[in-house]
Amino acid sequence: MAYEFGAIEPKWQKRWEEAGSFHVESDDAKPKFYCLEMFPYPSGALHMGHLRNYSIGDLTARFLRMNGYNVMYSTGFDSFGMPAENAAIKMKTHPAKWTLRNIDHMTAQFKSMGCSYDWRRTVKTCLPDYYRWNQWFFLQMLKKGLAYRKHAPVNWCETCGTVLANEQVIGDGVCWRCGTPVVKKGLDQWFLRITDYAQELLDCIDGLDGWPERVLTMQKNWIGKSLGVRFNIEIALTDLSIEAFTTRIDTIFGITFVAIAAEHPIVNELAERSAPEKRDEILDFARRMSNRSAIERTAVGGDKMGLDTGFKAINPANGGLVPIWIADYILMDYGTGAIMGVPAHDQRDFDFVRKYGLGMIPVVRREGEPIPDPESMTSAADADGIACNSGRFDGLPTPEAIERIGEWFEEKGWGTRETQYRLRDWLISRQRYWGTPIPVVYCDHCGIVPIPEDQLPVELPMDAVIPENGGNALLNCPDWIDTACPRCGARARRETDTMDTFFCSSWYFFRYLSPGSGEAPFRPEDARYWMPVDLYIGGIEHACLHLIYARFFTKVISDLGLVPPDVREPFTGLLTQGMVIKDGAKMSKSLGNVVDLDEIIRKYGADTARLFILFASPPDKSLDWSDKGVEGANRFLGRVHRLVEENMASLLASPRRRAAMSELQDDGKRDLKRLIHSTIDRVTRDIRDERQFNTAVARLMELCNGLASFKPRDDTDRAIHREGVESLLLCLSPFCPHICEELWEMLGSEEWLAVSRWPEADPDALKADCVTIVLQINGKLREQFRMTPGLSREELSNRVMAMDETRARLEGLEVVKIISVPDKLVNVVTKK
RNA sequence: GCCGAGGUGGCGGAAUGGCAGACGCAGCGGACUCAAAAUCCGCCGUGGGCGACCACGUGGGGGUUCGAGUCCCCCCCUCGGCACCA
Repeated sequence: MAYEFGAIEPKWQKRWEEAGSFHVESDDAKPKFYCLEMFPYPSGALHMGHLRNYSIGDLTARFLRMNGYNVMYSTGFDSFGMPAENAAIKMKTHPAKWTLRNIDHMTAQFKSMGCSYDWRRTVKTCLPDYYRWNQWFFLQMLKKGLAYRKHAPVNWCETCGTVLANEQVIGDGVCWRCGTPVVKKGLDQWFLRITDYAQELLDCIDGLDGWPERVLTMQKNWIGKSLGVRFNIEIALTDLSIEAFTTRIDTIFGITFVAIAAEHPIVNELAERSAPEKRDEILDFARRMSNRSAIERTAVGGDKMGLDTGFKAINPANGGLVPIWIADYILMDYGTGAIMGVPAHDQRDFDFVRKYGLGMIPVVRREGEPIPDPESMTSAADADGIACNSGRFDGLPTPEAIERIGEWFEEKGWGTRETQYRLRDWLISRQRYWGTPIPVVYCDHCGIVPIPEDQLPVELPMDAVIPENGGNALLNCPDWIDTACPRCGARARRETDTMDTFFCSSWYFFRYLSPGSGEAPFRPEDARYWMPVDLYIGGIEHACLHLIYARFFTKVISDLGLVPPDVREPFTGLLTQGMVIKDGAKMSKSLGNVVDLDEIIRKYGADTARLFILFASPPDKSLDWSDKGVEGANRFLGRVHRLVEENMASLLASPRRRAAMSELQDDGKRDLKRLIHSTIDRVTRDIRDERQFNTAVARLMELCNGLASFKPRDDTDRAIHREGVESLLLCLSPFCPHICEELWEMLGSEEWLAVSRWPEADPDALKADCVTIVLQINGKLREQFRMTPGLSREELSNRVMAMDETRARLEGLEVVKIISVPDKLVNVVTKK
């Protein structure tokens, strides 16, 4: 009987499901482990990236279950978002219909992979039963002042017809989903005050030992903390002033101009105070600059554009007058939107000044060197040095000058030292239909009024028709928009913006813990038992998106008192899996190098697919898909199948009592027993400690090869052989659960592998009977000897030096030194 | 420019400072077969030698060490992230 994966796999999937083998409940008697995977967006079908993600997750869950852990393991669907709307237009259907059909298909795919989820805990974020809690969280944040609405220059994607969060503008200023260059628009939008948590998000990074270093650095860069001084600059001959921020207050005496962003509110004030012609010039320039796309604006080293406003600023440090310019390289949404221009010590200011012929004053010199001549400078001197041209601060090294001038500014009341972050508040409103409605109304009398909690959910109207031009379908639902104000009862208008889908994915892992909970998003006692997530598996592309949002949400949830105060971080461990590559490129429909999961499973089975993807590469590195490699994995499973089938009679006839190592005399028996236990030992460590699944598979292949070439001759042989086969099946089962269950059953075992105990390596069987000792002469390998292990340094070198081969090798050479490493080698150093 | 991860056979990849290339893929040779597929056995870094063996070999150049893919310094290349952030 050949290896019939097509029959075996559905058989076991059905059995596990019917028996509820993977249902899990809190149990204080067992250690818990929360294994979490990034849940998929229901785009239509699982792809190879999913196969990799979920193979790693299922392996981990099964392995830990077998090791006595109570394992939380579920999945769900992140099912709101743009693609559903686009598909709805294209296929002339409704986003809900399209989404739910995809979910059905993908659920079947999950099952065909053999994933050991507790399906009772699954979530679909597009259903009211889930998104009502998005609304509930939003209201809590609104109450705490963490959610707010403001007018701001925001990122707008024309193709998606909506605004985007800062984190969703990627690369050189394009939309994360469709790649369209993003433009800035001034709009009223909803934000979450994630910046309130900037410092804590940064501080907690040090405690995230289980995260890859690179994700932590990416997050640190993203949060981007800098210490500096915010200070006031008065505008001469007016009652106006501007605030500026700098990290280099030590260069304050080097200011030769002040620059402000085109969107800075002061621009209008200055324009109004100008002569009509100048006014038009200023307003026109400001408008032109702010209408440019993010790509144009942020091109590094791009030509800087500026306009002199004609006004003068007063340098607080020395009373000097400098011109005020509008400059395109000043960003309104960082710092204060205005800077002090110090061209001698800032490259951007340097470039600007060289273009527009403004002056330059060096105020820092290199130690031991004279003050540089501005004329001969070819670039800004931004390195630390010694203050000069700076009055009484002359002679101070840069760090000290920063400190002293900062103190001086605070004493004089000119400014305050403060911390700036690159991180911006999270813009969560989207001008889209397929998302969670933001639960507020606009009332002419009461203003913005939150929907009372007992009226949640605010359901998305299902009869909306998605406009062909891609606009927000909610705008075409007058019956839905038109409502009564919950406060005064007058006619009011519903908010038609919906929430960013990243809102949904920021807390779904809490919902798994309390499926169906109607009173709260989750039950605190469930979170107390299960949180935090012990291992989170997913792609690195979420390093500065979902993984920051989820950390923020967890801190908010903790501050709301829904989890114990010590749970400040959601994910203790993080495994960022590498991409799946084919023919040198990421799999994509446009390149036509996509491999279909259903087809792979039909042709080779899920066990083969899982085995290949776990074997081909370590989990965090990118993986080359190879059709030949898949066949190799399939071939290996065929060998395992034959190993059991062809030895069935002998395996069934073997005595149930296992022989201890000490009872075995014969070398063949001892070697096999040692192979079995060293395999168990290595595989256990590879999975548990190193997460090197590829080498674990290699070890299992070696064991299989060893078992296949072993021919049992007596009962002791048969017992060892059976022990080996059982160990192989136990250790292989988290990788390839179906075939292992099948063969395990054929061996007459009563308990399923899914609920069996992981084997333990017998320390007695790990000890070697003899070791290979290498003779090196001057570090080069010359001879090998078999010797008993555990010899002392002296004993080992004496024995090796006494060997005939050694003496022959050393003839005519003068021995200078002998290095002896027990159980390893002897290195003889000779004179040339 | 800054930060991070890498660079090992034809390929994917192994190697607590101690036998480089485990395991697999591809390839070559053989067995079985009328034949093919499947399967099984053997070979498989480069150069030299009939051979036991010898020399060279982990991006390049130095260094530490009895001994370096592994540690230190300099350089080159690839990939990823951030970047007019004051």
